[in-house]
Amino acid sequence: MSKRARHQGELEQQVLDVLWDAKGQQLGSQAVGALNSQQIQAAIVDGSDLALTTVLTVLSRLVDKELVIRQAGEGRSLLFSAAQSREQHSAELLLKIVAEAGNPALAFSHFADGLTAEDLAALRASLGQAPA
Amino acid sequence: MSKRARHQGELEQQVLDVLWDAKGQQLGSQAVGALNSQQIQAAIVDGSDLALTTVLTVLSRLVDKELVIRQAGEGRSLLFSAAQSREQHSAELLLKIVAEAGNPALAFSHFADGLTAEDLAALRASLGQAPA
DNA sequence: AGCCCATTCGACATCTCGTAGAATGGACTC
DNA sequence: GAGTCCATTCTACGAGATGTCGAATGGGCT
Repeated sequence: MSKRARHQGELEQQVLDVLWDAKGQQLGSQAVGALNSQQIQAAIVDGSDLALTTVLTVLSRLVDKELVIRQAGEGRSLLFSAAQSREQHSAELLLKIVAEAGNPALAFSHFADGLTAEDLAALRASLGQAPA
Repeated sequence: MSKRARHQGELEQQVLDVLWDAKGQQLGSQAVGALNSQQIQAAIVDGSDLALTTVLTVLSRLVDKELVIRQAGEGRSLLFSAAQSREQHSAELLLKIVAEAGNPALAFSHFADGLTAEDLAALRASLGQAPA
C-alpha cells in the first residue's frame, strides 16, 4: 500500500480540478457542478485507484480551507462543489501576491515581460484598453 | 525553548524579507545587499531571539531552493543575499499562477476587478499603455 | 598546540498532506 | 424494532517541510 505520496498538495489540486471542471460545464442545472464522492473518485485521472475514504479526507480538508462547499444531496449522500471558479481562485492568488509585493508597479513590469503575447493581449483586454 | 512554531514558512519568509530589504537599499556597493548571519539574525523583527544556528539552517534551506545566494565574506564568514529582488520573485509567482489558470483571460478579468485604482494604473503603465 | 568562533551536522517537534482501515450512524428491510 | 447496508466520519500512520537548536567540525590566530 501507500504508493509513493504525490508531491505537496497534488491530490488536493486534482480534486479541485475535478470540481472546477464540473462547475465549468454547468448546463443550467441548479446544482452548479456539485458531485458526490464517487463521481469525484472516478474523475481523478491518476491511474492509481484511490480509496474512497482518501478522497473524502481530502474533500474534508478542502472544505476546512473553504475551497470546497459541502451540501446535503439525496439520501445520506453529500455533494461537493468548488467554492469559486478556477479563474476566481487564480485571481485571488494573483491579488494576494500583488498585495505582498513591495513595489507592485515594479512587479507588474517584470510580470508583463514574462507573459506570452497572447496572455498580454488578454490582460490588456481585461483592462478595457485597446492593444498598444 | 521551542516557542510555538510560526506558521508554515513564516521564518523563511522573514529571512527573505530581510534579504530583500537589504538588496533594496544597495547604495552603489558591489556586494548587493549581502549580509552575514548575525546581521540577518538581528534584522529579524520577531521579538523572540532566535538562535543563530536556526537562522543559518533556514538560510541553508533557502540556498537549496535557490532563493538565496551564499558567498564567501571576510575571513571564514559567509554572506547571504537574495537571488532575485522581491518584485522579480513576485512576478515569477504571478506568471506561475497565470500558467496554471485554465482561462487566463477570465482570470485577468477577475484580477483586474480586485485591484486598487492605484495598482490598476501601475499595471496599465507596465503594459505600456495610457490609462483608458 | 590550543583556543575561538563561524559554520555545518544531526536531531527532534509540529504541521501538512497522502492514504486508508475501523467505527459510526442513518435509512431501508423484514 | 432488530438487522443490514453503505455513506460519512474518526483515527492513524508515514513522509516531507519547516522551526528550532545543541553538538561537532574546522580554519585562522596566538
